[in-house]
Amino acid sequence: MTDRPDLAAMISRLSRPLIDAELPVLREHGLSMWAYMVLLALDERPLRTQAALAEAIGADKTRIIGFLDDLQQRGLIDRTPDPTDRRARLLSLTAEGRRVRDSAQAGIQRKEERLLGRLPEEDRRAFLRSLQTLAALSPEEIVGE
Amino acid sequence: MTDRPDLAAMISRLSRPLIDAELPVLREHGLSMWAYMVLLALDERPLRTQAALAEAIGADKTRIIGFLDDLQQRGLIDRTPDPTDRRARLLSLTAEGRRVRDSAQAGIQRKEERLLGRLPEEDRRAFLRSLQTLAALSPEEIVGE
DNA sequence: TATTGTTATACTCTATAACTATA
DNA sequence: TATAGTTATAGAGTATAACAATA
Repeated sequence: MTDRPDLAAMISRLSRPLIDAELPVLREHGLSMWAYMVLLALDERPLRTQAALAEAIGADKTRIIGFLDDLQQRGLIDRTPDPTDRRARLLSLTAEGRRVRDSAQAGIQRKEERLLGRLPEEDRRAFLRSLQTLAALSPEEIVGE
Repeated sequence: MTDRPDLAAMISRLSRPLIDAELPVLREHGLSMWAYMVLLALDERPLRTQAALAEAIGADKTRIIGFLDDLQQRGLIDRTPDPTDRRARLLSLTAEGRRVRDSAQAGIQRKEERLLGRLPEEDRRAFLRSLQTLAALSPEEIVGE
């Protein structure tokens, strides 16, 4: 095995400052980290239940309720009872929600690009490609078994 | 800008399962995550104060005290008052501490290698190289300014 | 008075469990 | 009875502030 720091150590070490850098950008858009993750998830596809949304962003279903309340009140998401099963809540992004999401994400990725600029172009492409491959795995696949 | 998920999102998404996968390995060695980080930091070089150690691993100085107590009691670290300034505590790894560290790290990296096996050899090398570059930066450098 | 380590307190985040409404 | 959502409670993890020893 090649001598290197632990993968988890390096990634955790990167994670904290990256999140710290995101927060002020999100705050400018009136978003918390969880609210932003909700917008990202709903932008990919509407969901039929809040539990599915929580699962999708790795949160507990009890933890996103307050954020959903707020996002709905501000008109960034739609959240209506499913007519065919009124226990469930149909969730989707509004046009305004998509606008806020796009604006926040642009600001975030601008900062990230500055960091990526430290890498040689080829490494940078392989790095992003690898990250996308690994981050697309399920938690079980990441862990190993 | 190329269309991609946020860097922070991908990295955070990887971080959690990687840490979850580490914990059972650490537990086999009787280590918590903070205790393990202490061993890693002291393996690189002994330190003269606990505050410096806390800083090195991104912890608050008040938070590592219990772990230092335990590691010292188990003979994994030396922790003696500095003769020239008895307020400070000289910190270093014992031989047994290094043994435990090596054993735990071997187990952790074995798991990580299985994950890295999902990447093409060239990407994998560029990925690790990039990670080492970025993780070596200070938090301020990671954030941008 | 300033600094190192420690202890005590408060606060935030998260997880668990109870409750309601629908089915 | 089972499920989706909600609310309430408890616990872990963290940060802040006060304290004791040494300089």
